[in-house]
Amino acid sequence: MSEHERNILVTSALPYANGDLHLGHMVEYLQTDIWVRFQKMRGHRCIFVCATDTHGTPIMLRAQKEGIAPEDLIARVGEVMSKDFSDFLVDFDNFHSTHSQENRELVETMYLRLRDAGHIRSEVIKQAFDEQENMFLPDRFVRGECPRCGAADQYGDSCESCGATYSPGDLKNPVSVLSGTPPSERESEHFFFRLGDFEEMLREWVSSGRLHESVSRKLEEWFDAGLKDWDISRDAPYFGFEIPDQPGKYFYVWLDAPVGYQASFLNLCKRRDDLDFDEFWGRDSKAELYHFIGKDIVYFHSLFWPAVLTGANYRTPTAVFAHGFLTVNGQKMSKSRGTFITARTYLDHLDPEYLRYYYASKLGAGIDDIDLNLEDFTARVNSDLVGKLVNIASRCAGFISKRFDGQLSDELMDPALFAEFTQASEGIAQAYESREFARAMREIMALADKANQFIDTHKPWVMAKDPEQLHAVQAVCTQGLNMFRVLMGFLKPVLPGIAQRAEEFLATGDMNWDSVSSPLLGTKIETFKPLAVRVDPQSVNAMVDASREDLKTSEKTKPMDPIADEIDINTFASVDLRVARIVNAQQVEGAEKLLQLTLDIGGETRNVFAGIKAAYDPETLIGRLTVMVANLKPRKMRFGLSEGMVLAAGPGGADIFILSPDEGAEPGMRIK
RNA sequence: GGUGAUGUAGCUCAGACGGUUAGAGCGACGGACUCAUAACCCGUAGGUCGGUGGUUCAAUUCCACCCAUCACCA
Repeated sequence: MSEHERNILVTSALPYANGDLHLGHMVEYLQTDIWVRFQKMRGHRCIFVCATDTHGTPIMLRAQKEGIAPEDLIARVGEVMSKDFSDFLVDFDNFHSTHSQENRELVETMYLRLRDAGHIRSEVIKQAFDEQENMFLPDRFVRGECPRCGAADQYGDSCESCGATYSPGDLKNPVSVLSGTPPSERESEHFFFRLGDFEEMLREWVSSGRLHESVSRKLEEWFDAGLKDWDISRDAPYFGFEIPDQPGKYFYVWLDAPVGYQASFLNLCKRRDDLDFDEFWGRDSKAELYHFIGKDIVYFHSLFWPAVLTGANYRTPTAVFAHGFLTVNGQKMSKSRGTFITARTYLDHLDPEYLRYYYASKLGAGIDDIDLNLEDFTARVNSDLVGKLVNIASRCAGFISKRFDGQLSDELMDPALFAEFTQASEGIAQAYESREFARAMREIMALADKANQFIDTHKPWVMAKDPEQLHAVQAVCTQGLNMFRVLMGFLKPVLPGIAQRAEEFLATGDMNWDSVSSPLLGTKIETFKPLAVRVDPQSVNAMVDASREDLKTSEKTKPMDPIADEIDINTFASVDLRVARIVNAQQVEGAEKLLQLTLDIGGETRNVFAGIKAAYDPETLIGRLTVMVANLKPRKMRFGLSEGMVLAAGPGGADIFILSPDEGAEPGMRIK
């Protein structure tokens, strides 16, 4: 394989400096890091840059709330993130910040080039304004009733209940999230990027294999709907960069964030003589440029970004790689279930390489979500990494150390089998290259099975009892260790730490992609020490518990719902609460949030629609006891008559908890 | 509401440009072994491939509709 050396610049999406990194974020950084390490192992020049995304209203407000300057907030968050990344063995060539001199200059340059080329226009628009806080409100900062379905407390841009999209002005009874007062509407001049100027260029760019097929299909929507101009300005007060010659107007965070990729790279260029900014970003750059992103920000990276780059006379990305989201135990991460796990909480309990391997074993090139099933995680890491892979070294090392003073044989016992391993190299490399990590892991583990079978067939522990066969024992174990070494080389992008310990154990030096194809013969190895220990399920449980505890402490700081007005005992007694057995629970066709429950309250059964679909699987409800309001006036709903109400607590969505009586309660018993 | 993606053994996932007995790992069960971090090896059981309808000699694979889950709607 004498592939020419490639020049590659890679980015991960910039994490927003307003909170902790969690295991969902890590999917992307680990995916990118594995890919970059693979490229470096292949001998290519591959530069991996990232930065904190630091601008916008949420960061400004959070800093205000903490009583510190936004600069101090983003500096602090940046340091925490940087530590999280390095502890997860994410090896950026540079981790910078969008609030940097480089970024300011690049954004200004970009804007001026776009403006001078006629791609910017201005328009006076109406926007929600908080009179008390004296600032314009982003859509998400206005809440009110959905104009279509009337659902209460919805965001200003879309309704979570019926899915309608609209603008904040359409909401009924809107209030500002900041002050709780109804917003007024004010006019303001905004600047727009004429995206439509780039339609032809974008159509060509999108359809030339730079995006996964499912992503380009999704983008067809935008072209079909017609490309709209993009609002790139925001009014003061805003934490960001002021637009040149437009006092009080700031660049929208989504304009300067991707420029942060360039800024981070430029910052690196200043410190490295071998890198030239224009070689990678110039219009005629021959270098490859890849952005790894989540599927939620495909639009920004595959329409705005290539258009803005083109308009400002830069090159466009070679490809944009979008990945799916993370679920934990099959569901959205949930703080109450303890599955909203921060990067730090994970690191406090478990080895980062286990997550790297687990993600790798599930990642493909597409935008499918991946699931972190914690039981599967434990089983898979223990079985694959410890039981299969490390076991090969572990079961061979003892013989070589004790019987042969660490000396390997001078030749391979089964060169054909070894060749089978090395010949898998290109297929596995191809899988890494195309980000089919799961396929690569499967192939590697299939080889690990072969290695174990080989040892099992030749039974060195039997031969070791016969002095005449000692030579064969050495040969079997030498073969085994060499197969292990090849596999460890293949896994080095995923498991850099374990690979390094294996290099030390085998005394083999720094392995690259090709070097492992030449077997290690006649040399001495070091004493074997466990390269990886098994995942203790207790640690996984402790991590989940700690994630729940994080919630407890954070909730203490939240104001409690105010206690309602005092009532007397008679008022309470007028509510007839009964123990009920859920005899049936099922989905309601066409309902977004409801489950249909059939409740047995002793003498009779009731039909109740409960808004708990996001929180409960109907199967698990059947048979259990709960508490219902039995004398609530029946309510006619779109799906039928609801004859009562099940008692539950919680903020809503997946965080709803229905009540259960203690053991011994019977359906129909009154609660008093 | 619109658009895209996903739905295959208990769990996590492969796969099939339509065609003989639909695969893997884990888990379960049985056996063998004892070199190895109770690891490893051999074997068995497990699926009407989300549902309904259509096209076809033939569909889990193509088409339509429906249901569920995820995402996006600038």
